[in-house]
Amino acid sequence: MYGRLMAKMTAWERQRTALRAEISAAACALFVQRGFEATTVDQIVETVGISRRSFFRYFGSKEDVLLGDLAARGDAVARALAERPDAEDPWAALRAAMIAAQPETFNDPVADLAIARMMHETPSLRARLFEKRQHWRDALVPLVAQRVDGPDAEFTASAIVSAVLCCVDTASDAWVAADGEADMLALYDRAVAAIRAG
Amino acid sequence: MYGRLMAKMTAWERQRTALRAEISAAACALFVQRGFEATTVDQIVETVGISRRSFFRYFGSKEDVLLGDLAARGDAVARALAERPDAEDPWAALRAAMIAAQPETFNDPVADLAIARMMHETPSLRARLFEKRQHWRDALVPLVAQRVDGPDAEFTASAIVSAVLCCVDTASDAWVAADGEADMLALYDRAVAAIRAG
DNA sequence: GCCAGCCTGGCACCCAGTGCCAGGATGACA
DNA sequence: TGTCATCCTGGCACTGGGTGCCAGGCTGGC
Repeated sequence: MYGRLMAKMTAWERQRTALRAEISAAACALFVQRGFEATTVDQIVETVGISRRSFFRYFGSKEDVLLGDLAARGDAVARALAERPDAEDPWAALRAAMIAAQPETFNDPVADLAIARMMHETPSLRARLFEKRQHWRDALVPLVAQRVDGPDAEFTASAIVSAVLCCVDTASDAWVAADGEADMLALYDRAVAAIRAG
Repeated sequence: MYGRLMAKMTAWERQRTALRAEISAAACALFVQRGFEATTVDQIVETVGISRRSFFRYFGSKEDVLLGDLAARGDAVARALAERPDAEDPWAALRAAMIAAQPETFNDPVADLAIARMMHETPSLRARLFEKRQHWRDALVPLVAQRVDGPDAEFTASAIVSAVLCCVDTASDAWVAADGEADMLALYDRAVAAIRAG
């Protein structure tokens, strides 16, 4: 079972994690430098010094180098949501859960913006992003449904979760359009206000 | 310019349209029969009797066989939206425009449901679907922005259009989940009500 | 009957992704 | 310390979508 129980990593796991990080760093550098589509897996593998085959053992796809954490982030949001007080309404709970599950690690902001821009401009990346979002939806809908009453709880929850994710996207779009010179949370709140107003 | 002005098609255009329809029909039949991913382009071209190369001249990708009309539909919605009275609020106008631009042609309902289900289950299809939706967004946002006042008109319009499209998706999801035994418009209205309530 | 235009098939590519296999490093255990 | 199972690795071959290019055929106009 690959020792998930032990706090300390085995030598293998440490090496695996390190290599994964190395691949990711090298790939991101190439992506930023030449663009995502113009960078081939062969080029990444060559700079890292591993085989093409091994690359796909660490990342299921080229897109996964950039979007790999997203599935885990979705689960984190779901966990944070479960811990919110029952009295809180869905929108507030979802907002709080997403904030709580935000990753603290901030890399180079310039590279971050470049990567975010890439995600918005590259079709295949956007596509995978939405795929992961679908996973978020599936994880969040049942939890939100518990906070909604009525016979249509599932449907209502589904609509709300989709709308929230959609607002995240709208905010993220605007953030990229503003070259990162904006408060993402404020943009999100404005998006929510825009669709729920009068 | 490929005679878009003349009402009557040239012989070439007629043949082209016919062949395109033939490819589409054959491909859909195979998709429904074996599934989208399990059907290869080679199998499609073999049944139609054309070359692989020609297939990609008629459809930019395998997904385009199913999603080809979507770009045009987006433009149709935009055109319908432009003709709506200025006084109408964005939500009502968008709703009316989408209804007006709905295609009248109904094929075999069984096949329709199968294809809709395929679109929801096949990642690559969903991905392309969202890509086309992005195109809808780009076409609709400026028109909606005219109906919104304030300095944030563009942003507000963007949020609204995204939310509307998101509700379409929620409705479509539910429609597929109900095996097509539901009124899509009613589902859409319920989705909108769900996110704008309270 | 000639010519320009569009379309066709076929070929050679590129690139992402997968299955398979042989071999090397590692840790547990006798 | 030797042995064995485990995990990882590289390499190879293959599939499948998609593209650039080119030679040739059909069409319509002159």
